[in-house]
Amino acid sequence: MAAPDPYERPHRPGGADADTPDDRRGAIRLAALRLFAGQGYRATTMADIGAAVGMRGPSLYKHVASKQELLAEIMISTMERLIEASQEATAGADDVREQLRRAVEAHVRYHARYGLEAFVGNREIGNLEQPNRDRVLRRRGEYERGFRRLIERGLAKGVFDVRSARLASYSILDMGIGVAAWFREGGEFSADQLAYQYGDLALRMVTATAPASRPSSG
Amino acid sequence: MAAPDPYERPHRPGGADADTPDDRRGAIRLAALRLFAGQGYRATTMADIGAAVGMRGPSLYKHVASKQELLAEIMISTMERLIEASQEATAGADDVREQLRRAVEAHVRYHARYGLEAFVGNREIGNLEQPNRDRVLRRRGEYERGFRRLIERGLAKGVFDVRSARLASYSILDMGIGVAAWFREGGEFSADQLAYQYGDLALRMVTATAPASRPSSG
DNA sequence: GCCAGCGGCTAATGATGATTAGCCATCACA
DNA sequence: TGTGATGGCTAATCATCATTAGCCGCTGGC
Repeated sequence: MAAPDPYERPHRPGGADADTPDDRRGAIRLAALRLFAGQGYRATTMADIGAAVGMRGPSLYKHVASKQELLAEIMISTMERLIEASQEATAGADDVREQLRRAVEAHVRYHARYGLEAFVGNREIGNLEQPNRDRVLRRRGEYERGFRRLIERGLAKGVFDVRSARLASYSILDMGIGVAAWFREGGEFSADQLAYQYGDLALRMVTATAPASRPSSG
Repeated sequence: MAAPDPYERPHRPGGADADTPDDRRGAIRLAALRLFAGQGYRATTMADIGAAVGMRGPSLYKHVASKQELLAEIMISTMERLIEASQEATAGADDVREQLRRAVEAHVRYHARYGLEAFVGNREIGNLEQPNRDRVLRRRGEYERGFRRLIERGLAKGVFDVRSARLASYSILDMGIGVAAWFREGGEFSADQLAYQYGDLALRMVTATAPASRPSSG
């Protein structure tokens, strides 16, 4: 309904001049993503995906190796991008509070903007075959650990105050992940507004004393 | 590995004397639950479920009408129980903070104790056929609304302070739901401890001034 | 005007899997 | 001892799909 989605940085080793070949593949990926998100990987047939891009199921094999490959590409690139966004976000900050705020904002913004990917990524891990499943799970573990360590650093400095950094990190991650399930562009909040507010909520959560929340009511 | 699970209150209209009939059905439901949670509804075959209770796939039809019925029973009873637990929890409190604390604790305790059900309930909605799907979604909507109203009440009384009751309620619900994905009995925290700590986190989230968190460090 | 190969199509192929049919042992009980 | 229900089993049935085979038109370079 509303998602131009600039997936995929083009990867043309030879340097093709037209954009048709990658376009087709990108369209298929996008259709697969939407269908996987809407009906689930197993419930989506190659014929469904084909119909979404104007061809028959078997024709898809001229562009992709298998249905599984489509899922793998979606899940792996999603995870990579999430981690990348998080690292970029926290890079320029040395204050722990600021780091957490930025990490949360990136996390939420990601789950708002790439809701479909995130949704599929969270639901279909079990349908990803090895070794990709483990690869994704490992990356995800790293990502979680990053949040936890950030909170632990804050605890060590006395800036944060929670009983368990693990629970706090899980909570923050899960509330962000939840965003993917309901956020739609054009709703009450933009992705950025959402990110900011979730940043507030997260900071409150890990802070014993009142955080500096702007008093403005809008 | 470790879940006796007293599902189902027995419903014997006639008043059978043995427990075998209900037992069998309960065992099947439990096996289905575990398999649905582990591999997903669509990836689970009737043969799988049968094997888990020591019979062949087709024999299951002597006890249940269909695979879909199993899913429906799981999802509907889960939702009912969750709502029930929530209502019982908040019943005896008139302080808004206390109500929220109890609601969150019930929510988290539920997702810790009935993690499999909750997990399946959240992931397999799309595989539930109508009209059950809408029924479950409606119930879930009511449940969410209950939390939101609770927060709005707190806002109105000036006890809580958040920009958006909706976002706060989503956050709280989602962090609790996330518990279902990782909590295991026998880990670092018991379900009750977890519930208590999440209650703290949630209260901090909706409160501008520092909540009364016990100073003890352990 | 030819030809390779790209990208579509239809028709297999081969699994897999829910559900049904029909058979049979057991058992409570008259 | 007979009998009907109960609950299991194997062997269909009938769909649904992913994937493969093999066909063919178009197009771009020659």
